[in-house]
Amino acid sequence: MRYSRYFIPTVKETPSDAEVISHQLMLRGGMIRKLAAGVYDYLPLGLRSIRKVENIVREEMNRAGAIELLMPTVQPAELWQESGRWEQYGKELLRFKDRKDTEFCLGPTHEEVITDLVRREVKSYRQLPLNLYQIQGKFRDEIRPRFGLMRGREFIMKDAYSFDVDEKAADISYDKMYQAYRRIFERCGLKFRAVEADTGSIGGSWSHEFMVLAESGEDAIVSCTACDYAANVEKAEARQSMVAEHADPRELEKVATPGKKSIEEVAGFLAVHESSLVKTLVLLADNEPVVALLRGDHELNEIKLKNILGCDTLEMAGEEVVIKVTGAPTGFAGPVGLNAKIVADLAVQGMKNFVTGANAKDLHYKNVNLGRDFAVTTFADIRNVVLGDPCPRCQGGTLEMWRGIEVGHVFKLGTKYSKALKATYLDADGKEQIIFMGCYGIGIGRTVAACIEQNHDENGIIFPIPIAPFHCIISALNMKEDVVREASESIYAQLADAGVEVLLDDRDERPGFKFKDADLIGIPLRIVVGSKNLADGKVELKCRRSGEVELVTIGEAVEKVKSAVSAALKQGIQ
RNA sequence: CGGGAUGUAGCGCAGCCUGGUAGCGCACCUGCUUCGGGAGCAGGGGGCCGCUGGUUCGAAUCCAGUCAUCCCGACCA
Repeated sequence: MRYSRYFIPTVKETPSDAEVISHQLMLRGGMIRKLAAGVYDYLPLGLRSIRKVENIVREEMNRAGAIELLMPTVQPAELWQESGRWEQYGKELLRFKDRKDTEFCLGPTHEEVITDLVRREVKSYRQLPLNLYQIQGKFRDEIRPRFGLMRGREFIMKDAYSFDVDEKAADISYDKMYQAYRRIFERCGLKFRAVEADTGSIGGSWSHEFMVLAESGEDAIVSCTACDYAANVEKAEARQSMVAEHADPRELEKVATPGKKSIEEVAGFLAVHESSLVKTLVLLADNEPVVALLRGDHELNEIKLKNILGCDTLEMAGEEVVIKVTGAPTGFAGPVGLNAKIVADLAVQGMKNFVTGANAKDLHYKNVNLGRDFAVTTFADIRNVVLGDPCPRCQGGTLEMWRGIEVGHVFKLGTKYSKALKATYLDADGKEQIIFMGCYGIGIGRTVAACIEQNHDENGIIFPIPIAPFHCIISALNMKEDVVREASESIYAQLADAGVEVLLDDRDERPGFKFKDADLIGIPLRIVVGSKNLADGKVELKCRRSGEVELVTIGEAVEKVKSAVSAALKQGIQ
């Protein structure tokens, strides 16, 4: 490709509405342009990287036995009504009507459509297992799209759906996808972790997220220092504390705490550690008040609590509800004398003589004790794990924390959709059975963005070869000089013939300008052709990542580029 | 949806408080010079100052509404 005839509108200045580095660099590098909030044009350079990821995904999905198809973006409401998600999904589902007033939505995911297809076409156990996937545009009307391709409303996703005769077979399908995902992200050259995750609104019984490690990641994840346990903080299990305090219960005591509402204020005022307090949170679960108890220095994990309560909605109660439930303004709630469902975190179980609110303005209790002073409905793990917590799976390991960008998610769905949509098959005995499903997503655009988050410097993007838009750029310093032009064209032809994706910067621009653009768009290898070095029969070969420069002959440059590219592309394929 | 902010040339911004015929840098076009890390000089083109209404002799500027975008939060995969 000749740069002068191609379309790479780079910009020097950082657009003001881009916050994270990948968004800034993709805009500056002419990879994407915004059309509306969370909706982007993919320009040629951006599209090339997207296609690279798609192709890796495609190859690995095919290798794992999945079969590609393509489903529509527009989906009829009736399918969603049948699964129950028309009501459940909320505003994120973009709905509209056609001219006949029939309701439709733009597909945010395709469980309904694929299950509908399979229930109509699959009748026998002989047709299973089956795994179908597509790479396609999705639309989710996110409340707050941000960070460019990282959280757009329209985005490209690979979604696969597996269908099996029973749970055991479904587990095999799940494991195949899990392994395929590992290969995919390895081939993309990403540093990532597979973590246990909550299933959220997709539902199902088990899931793993694939997280690209990056400071700017929206998710907090933990991993064990000793074993291979890793989980999203939303899901990470806290192990019940071994240490129970053995202090004798002291007498309950009411103390004045004027204006001291937060845990920090109360602990400071009473000169005790925050861990000696129990925080009392009032929430509404499906609009019924529920009280959650946590050690003062711990945080509530709403997802865990929601799962334990089995409710559809869970939110922090407003001031009015707090007053109604506790009889006091916020900041003075406590479990003593409360008439409500109380869920206490496991860490509260071993505590003795702790401080809580007294359900009266400006008053707290000291020396509160479980059982004697109040009763708990349920003990459960409802807190967020913290750095240094013991690993829930092994002895001796502790938890470390990271930030990650979710680029893939695999779900074991079970029969949630197949039951709702009556997707069944006849087994060998002629008996009707429900199909077991799994679903598996990869955010294609997000993977490219995550890659940039992980691979950049002050000059721009540093693409790994497997997903770089071009492998090599030839910076021809002055195409008007015959020697430069001829050498550049020769290298260009040799590399292109060898299957290297090469961009020839033949523009009538100054050298500095070309170097800046080459760095910005992150082409991994650069050959600089200038008349000075050509006089010695040499060109300059530079590695974008290491900055390493070598002066070599044209023949050597071509060979080195060829072998570097083929080595990088082979990695992870064996 | 709650809080905060911003809409002025393709991009980045100033002007607004204190109303008086719209400016800077980059980019773009022409010419000359330059040519190994985003060149210099000279000349030039480009604006419904987000939109609608109001106040005023006069509005980019003041007021009201509206739309859009961004940030924080809640929400969500």
